[in-house]
Amino acid sequence: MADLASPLALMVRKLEIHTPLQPDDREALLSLPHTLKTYEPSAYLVREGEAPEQCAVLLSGFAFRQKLTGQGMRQIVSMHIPGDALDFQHLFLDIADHNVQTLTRADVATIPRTALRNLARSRSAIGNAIFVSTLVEGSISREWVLNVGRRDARSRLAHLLCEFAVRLDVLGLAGDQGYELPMSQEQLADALGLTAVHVNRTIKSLEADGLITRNRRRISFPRWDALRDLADFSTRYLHLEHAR
Amino acid sequence: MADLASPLALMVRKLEIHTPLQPDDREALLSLPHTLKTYEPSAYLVREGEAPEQCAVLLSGFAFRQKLTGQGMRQIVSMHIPGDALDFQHLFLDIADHNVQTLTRADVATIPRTALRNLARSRSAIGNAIFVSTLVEGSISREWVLNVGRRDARSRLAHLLCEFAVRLDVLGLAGDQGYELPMSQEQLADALGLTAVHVNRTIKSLEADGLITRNRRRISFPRWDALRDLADFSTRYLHLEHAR
DNA sequence: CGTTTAATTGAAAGCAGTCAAACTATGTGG
DNA sequence: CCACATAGTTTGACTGCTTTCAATTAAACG
Repeated sequence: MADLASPLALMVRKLEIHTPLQPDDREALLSLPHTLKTYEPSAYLVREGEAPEQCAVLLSGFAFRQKLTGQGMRQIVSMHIPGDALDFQHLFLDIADHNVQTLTRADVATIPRTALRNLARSRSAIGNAIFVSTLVEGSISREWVLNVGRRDARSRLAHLLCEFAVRLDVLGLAGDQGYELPMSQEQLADALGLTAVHVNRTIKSLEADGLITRNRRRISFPRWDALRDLADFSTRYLHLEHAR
Repeated sequence: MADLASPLALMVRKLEIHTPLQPDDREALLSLPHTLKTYEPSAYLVREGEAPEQCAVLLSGFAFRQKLTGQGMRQIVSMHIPGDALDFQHLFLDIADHNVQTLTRADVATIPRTALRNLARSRSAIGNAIFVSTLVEGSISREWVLNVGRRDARSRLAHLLCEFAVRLDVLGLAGDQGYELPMSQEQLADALGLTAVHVNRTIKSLEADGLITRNRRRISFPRWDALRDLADFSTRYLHLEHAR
């Protein structure tokens, strides 16, 4: 399809999962001015305290949002996959309240904040789509509070794996054979509020129970239903009711 | 001031903390159709899985958002104070992904979803204000993930107390002598990802260190700076840069 | 007052953290 | 192709924060 010609096509497709767009809206998004850049793993895209003038969109690779405590402990507060916009926040908030980093090498499109903001204002369907996308991120964040606050290590890890699997699958980025989990065990620990050592033990425990299989960082799910049950995972909070 | 004549005045004031509004926008908000109702403590305002047709605004009293695990453990994912709108989510998402409950007896104004949505669409300043308000809630949610994921019980509790104090103070609802904390220790536990027993011990530990003083549920802060330091608390994530 | 709910305390158990070391994979330069 | 460096994974032993279970005390309520 012609859409795939534009680097922003995946972002548009992702927005349309929650909010259908008319062809002219789609066109307007696809023809937003933008520059392309490839970042190395762990590169900072946004730093807490700064005032981003650009809106970064992830085209390939993975990224995450992260906050640090005063003593330097890190908490990853969300994960991002290709197609995710990483800066919708900063269309309307000036100062970044968290850091955004690449997880892997990543291709990123950078859109001037004002161009996107004007588009959101002039075309209400686009404004809606951006708003809804932000709301879904908020819902995911609430689920993370629940996950970190009330589930034990096994369920917590299983939940993260399920979320990742479903989010990738919705965009057709997960194979039938599971997916390549791009996170080190230390990064998993920071996302789960655990230590790397305990993540290691927890992974091996899931593996021992036959709930996951690993080969390098490729993970597959021989007993998806059992993993979903252990994770206490439901897709409701992802708001996929209009997907497909 | 005349504004205070409308029950929605506090909500408007709260929106204006982040987004200044013109008089006509303010008028439009204040004259939104709405009904008033008083709820008892623990009353459900929104239930997960339902499709709210109304937008609830808290006029007096307190409320919280909450999710349950499959095994019935509860996690409070956000706290709400007078002036907070509890349903901006549902202007654009159909299905509720969490529960909303009153904490105390509370006066609530209920605005038809469509009326508010139309206003948000027709007046871009109001749409902005609602968006920004949602973004700030997202920021608070990220801070909660950090709080629950990476701080120990003492800092975690201290952080919650600091957040509450500042949010109340911004609206002029906290006295110099601290404030009436409307939560039971069990509710605190559910907000912090701890057990009620441990919350009790942690409160007493802060008290023993002279960081807080209690009288019934009234809490005051004789050594605010020390508490803030222990809590690792900064107001940045509340995005109050335009307040006052 | 009697009843119920919330707060408090003690003792014991457990999940996860800490510390330290060994092992594996990957990559680089000679 | 091997020696070496680096980053990530794995394992063991021990510690400790938080939970669990149970019982007591205090406060709130009709």
